Amino acid sequence: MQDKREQIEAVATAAIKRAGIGNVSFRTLAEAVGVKSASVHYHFPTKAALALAVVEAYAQTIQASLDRADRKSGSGQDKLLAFAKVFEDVLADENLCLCGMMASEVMSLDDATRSALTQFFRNAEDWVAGVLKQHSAELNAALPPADIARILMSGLEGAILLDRVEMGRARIRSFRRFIKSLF
Amino acid sequence: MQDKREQIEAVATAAIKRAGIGNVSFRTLAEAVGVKSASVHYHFPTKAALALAVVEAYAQTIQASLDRADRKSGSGQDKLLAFAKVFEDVLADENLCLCGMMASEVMSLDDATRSALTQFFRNAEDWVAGVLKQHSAELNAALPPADIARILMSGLEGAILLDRVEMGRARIRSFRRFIKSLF
DNA sequence: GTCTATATACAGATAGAC
DNA sequence: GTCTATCTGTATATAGAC
Repeated sequence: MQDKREQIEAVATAAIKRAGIGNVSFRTLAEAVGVKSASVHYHFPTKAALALAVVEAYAQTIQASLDRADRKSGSGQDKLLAFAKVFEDVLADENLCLCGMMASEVMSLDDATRSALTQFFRNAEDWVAGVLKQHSAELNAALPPADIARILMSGLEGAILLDRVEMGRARIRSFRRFIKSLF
Repeated sequence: MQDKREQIEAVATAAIKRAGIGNVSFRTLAEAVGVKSASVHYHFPTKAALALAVVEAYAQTIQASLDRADRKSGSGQDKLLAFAKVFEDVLADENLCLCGMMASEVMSLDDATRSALTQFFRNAEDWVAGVLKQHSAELNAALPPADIARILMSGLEGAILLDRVEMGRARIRSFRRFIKSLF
């Protein structure tokens, strides 16, 4: 059995991916892990504290996935397809990327959480740009790595956002073909 | 002075673009137009009715913009840049596209509104694919029109979503360069 | 068409006992 | 660390007067 704090964090992460932090309450989290809402407040004093903790943990998880994909030493195309798969996978449960979801709620977030989101997207884009530079010999693209990185990161976020509405996969698949067309 | 119903619709549209329908209340709408919340309920019985009305009105507005861009008879590139500009413009006030925002809240929407969102995105993609086919002679792209259309529509939604977090324009600009690289 | 008043539910947060 | 109890604010929605 996990630490209670970690349990709350895990349940919160799942709920936010699905419905956003605005639709997650201390009460529902409490029920899900078998305590009362006051106990959730013991672990996360405010909603802002919860939001920040959840984003930081998620950022670490994704970064670890990307680092693993990088060390697997495939082609540049394989690595970018692995990047796409990281975000495609969240869609399997009708979820969004946690950071994409929270980006839509940014007006109700505090500065620390907003900064963590900014960093998350930049790190992911830096990872993509790094792969493109490392495999530039294989590349056959008209645009510089920084542009392709931004197109891929924001494009995949938009693709899962729109594909979820109709429970399809058309847009994420188009982005997979886009990646293949780069090489 | 507008019809009161139209006033409410306009205020609701602006508020939803910024914060989402989950953060818009009948009370705040009522205050903004100078009535009481019960009067808002007279025009829009439920929140679901309001959501649907707002999406349908927005879809009409955007469709009208695209039709105007189409009739202006420029190059294919000009038309796609006009398409990008439609979505870039909402970002000016730290807003999102109304349908992109509501896509993030789709789990709390009813079926009719969800269908209206699906239709909105498909119509926009059809418009882009139509432009690409019409100007295929100018085109220099590796991917078929349907893929490019989906990449552009979902990509622009993701670009404004992420750019708003850091109050920048980097991603939307990358998509503009992407459009130019297609011709 | 708009109002007052209200029903009902839920939110985040805290005090203080155990 | 968790509980009970509570404060305070807000939400959607409706009944019925004007």
